[in-house]
Amino acid sequence: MSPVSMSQAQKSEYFSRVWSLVRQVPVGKVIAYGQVAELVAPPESVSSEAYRAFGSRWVGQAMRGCPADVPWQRVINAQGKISLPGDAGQHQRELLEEEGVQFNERGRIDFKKFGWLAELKSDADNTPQMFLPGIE
DNA sequence: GTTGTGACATCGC
DNA sequence: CGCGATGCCACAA
Repeated sequence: MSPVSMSQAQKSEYFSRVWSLVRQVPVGKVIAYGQVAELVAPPESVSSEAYRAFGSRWVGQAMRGCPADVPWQRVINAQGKISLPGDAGQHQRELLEEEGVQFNERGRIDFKKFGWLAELKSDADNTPQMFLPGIE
């Protein structure tokens, strides 16, 4: 019963969930903003339609203010490309290449080889238990 | 309080 | 494959 701005706390929790999920992306693997948005549970105040339309952008906003221990570089867009423009994008590509991620000649990353979800999907025997939204 | 923009995704051309 | 419009949320100026 605290009718004060609880949505603020919900947003904070949402950001924490995004960061927790991104932290679990292994080295050499990448994930798309939309995939992150689909895996983490949206705030209750937000309808699923609204989240479907803008969830990926909120993930980007969470990345903009993420802590230093979050591997923000492993989050890319659905096209397999770097969304961060300019110098920062160059830096992101360098970091990913250092982790073993290979880029296409068009500057794209193959999700079938470096996509984290594709890895889990391909390895069904591993019983992927960590991609549930119930992360605390 | 209004306006503009966004570390996105999808569809149409 | 590239470019533009749409979605109709959250945040900053």
